[in-house]
Amino acid sequence: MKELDKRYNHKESEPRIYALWEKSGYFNPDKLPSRHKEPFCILIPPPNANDPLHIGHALFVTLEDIMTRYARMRGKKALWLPGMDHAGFETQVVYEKKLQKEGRSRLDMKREQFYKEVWNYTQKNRNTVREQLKTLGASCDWSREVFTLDDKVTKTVYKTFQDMYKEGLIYRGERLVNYCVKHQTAFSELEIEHQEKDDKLYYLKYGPLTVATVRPETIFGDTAVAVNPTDKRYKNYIGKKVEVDLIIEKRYMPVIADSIIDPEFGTGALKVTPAHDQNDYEIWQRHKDEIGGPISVINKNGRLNNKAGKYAGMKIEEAREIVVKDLKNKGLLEKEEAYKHTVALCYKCKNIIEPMLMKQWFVKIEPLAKPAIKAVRDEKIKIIPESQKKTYMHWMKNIKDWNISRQNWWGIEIPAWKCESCSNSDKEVWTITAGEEPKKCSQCSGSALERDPDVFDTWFSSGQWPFATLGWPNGKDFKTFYPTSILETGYDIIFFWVARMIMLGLWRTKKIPFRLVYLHGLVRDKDRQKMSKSKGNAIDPLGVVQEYGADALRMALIVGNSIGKDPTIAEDKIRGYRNFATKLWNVTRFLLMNLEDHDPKQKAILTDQDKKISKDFKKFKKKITRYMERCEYWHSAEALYHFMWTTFASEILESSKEILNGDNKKMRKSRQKLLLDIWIDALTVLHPFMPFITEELYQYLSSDKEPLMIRKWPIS
RNA sequence: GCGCGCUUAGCUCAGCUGGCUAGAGCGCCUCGUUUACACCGAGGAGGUCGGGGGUUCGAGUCCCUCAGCGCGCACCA
Repeated sequence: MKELDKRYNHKESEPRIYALWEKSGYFNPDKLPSRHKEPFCILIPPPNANDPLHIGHALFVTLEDIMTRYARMRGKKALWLPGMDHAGFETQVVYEKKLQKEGRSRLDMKREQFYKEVWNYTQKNRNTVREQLKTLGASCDWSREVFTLDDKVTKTVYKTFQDMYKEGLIYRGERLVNYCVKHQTAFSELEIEHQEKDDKLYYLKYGPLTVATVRPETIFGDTAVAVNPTDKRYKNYIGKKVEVDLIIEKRYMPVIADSIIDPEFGTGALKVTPAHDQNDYEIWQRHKDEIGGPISVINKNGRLNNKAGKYAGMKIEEAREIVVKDLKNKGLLEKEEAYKHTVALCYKCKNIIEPMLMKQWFVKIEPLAKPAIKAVRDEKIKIIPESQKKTYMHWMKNIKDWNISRQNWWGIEIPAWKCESCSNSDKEVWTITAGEEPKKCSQCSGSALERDPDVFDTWFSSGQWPFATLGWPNGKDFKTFYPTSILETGYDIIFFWVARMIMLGLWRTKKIPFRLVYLHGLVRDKDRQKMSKSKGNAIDPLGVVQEYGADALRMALIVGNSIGKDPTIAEDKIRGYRNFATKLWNVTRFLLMNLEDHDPKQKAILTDQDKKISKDFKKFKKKITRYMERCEYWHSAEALYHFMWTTFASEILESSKEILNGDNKKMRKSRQKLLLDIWIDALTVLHPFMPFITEELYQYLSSDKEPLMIRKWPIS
């Protein structure tokens, strides 16, 4: 046996070991030995193909690799299917920033050109990300890698859209949607944030009444005044019309009664602007007979439109200031007071979200949510940590129809064509296909068709990830691996992704998409701060791997990271596990130095002490296995660390030195065997956590031709 | 406003259905150039388990309550 250096050289070893695994072919479940029968499958939460991986990715990679390697060693037909996400809006934003730096703009480009450039950009990033995943030790089956714009995905997405439309689960509707003026697209309610803001509440003279508003610039879109039906002050006005001076014109406003009005707030009278306020929109819905339709006064650039008379063309904040000034001059401003309220912001640019009246595609969500609630309630799908199950339930029970239209260029285009000849302003006639361009309108057989320029919300396609990747409905993998075993991801995307996969999976396949949802926390720095590039506290996982090795990083991410809590990581923690790797290396080195007359066929003659060591180790292996079965990886990792360093190296090995140096050959040989057996098994159970060094050491210690990665888990 | 979670050694955290004389890693202190390892070894200091009350033979662990911190959801003009 070869003499080892004093230190483990991870830089040299890790790439070599990864190559050895790839050569073995065992990342591919079809190439595993035939004893691997029971299917096991994890689908990667596809990283965005617009940026290199960050430390948060390293956490999911480690967890999922542990799960996969463990399953594989337990004799399962294990598949960890890799893929990457085109990440529609996210990528468009990243690329537009890049363009901006180059002094270019999307708006100066043809859509096709922009799409092509982003395509090339994502393909380049895919290569980077793939190499990074390999560096971290991910045992993915690269022969099955999927991109969310691959044919098999887009075709599935089109088909789902078409079938849902046929079933009436998708409809086209004009709704008040969350619109970001900067990004010029609508969002679902998940992509907006709420934040407290100091504003002013303006009391406007509104004919004979006074209304309170934070948005005086929308008065041109007012269609009514609403009061509470029980409010005595306004009793005589209800049902009548009042003449209101709107600066640019005088208009008669109906006074309506609606119980949503809080008499305590402001003056107890509300100006109703259905086109620019969610609440007002709903009031209009309830009082359509009494008041006219919504009047939009803001355009898609966030400026007032020609309904606002002389204010047309002004930006919202600017218009507000001037309108207030003019109202004041006309004596229409009664008073203003400081007011703190919550506003909706774009999650990306933090600009205020404008509620806008737009025609969009919506998913009728309730029929999908019901079975999704049931599946989790009945534990067909188990969610850990348990607390997240409550979050899921709460959201699902209050879920709203899902706007899946995005006014972006980068993404999967919606396969919907509008007939120019039979559509009019009241009625749109659409032809929906499974992707192919229709020759004629489904209604009038005319050929004047125009495709909806919008693309899908990315989550509408990633929500179909489990069955799309596996080749629904007839693919071999779909039949073998669906429903998948574990869905592992961060708790921050439980609604965006997990909930949608459950709903769409159940609807499309009539089966749950996965059995267990494991939700990890968000990586923080040692002061519990979120990591971000701008704060300068971000740890680059690949830099860390260079310095300390992937194994050290993996351990540092797992130990002390109980499920669902936000883990912290700092460099000295990673250094600690690099030291652990050195320890493992030197223990092995010591064993090899004391093995010169070791005889593998030696029958062990166990002393009482040997028996105790052996028995304790059996118990230890059982404990680790129990932790693995419960997905308590932080417990396993910590216990392994303690056993291998303290118990084995400091205690067992130290107390064996006398025997190993002694004259009793039989005892010496027997102890050699005992130590070697235990150590190999310990390396085996450590393998899912620190795959590189364990594999490397196994190659020195064992005569086995097969790599450690498929060695049987050492428990009976 | 509604909901969820957290508070255990200087720091980061374990501690399942109550039995702990309360643990780990890092950090700190003392000693040690012993051929596996100084990315090491030997030893050590350090906690009234956020406050108060209750249940129990027994509570870090269960219940109530107060305080502080964090997060999620939310149409108050």
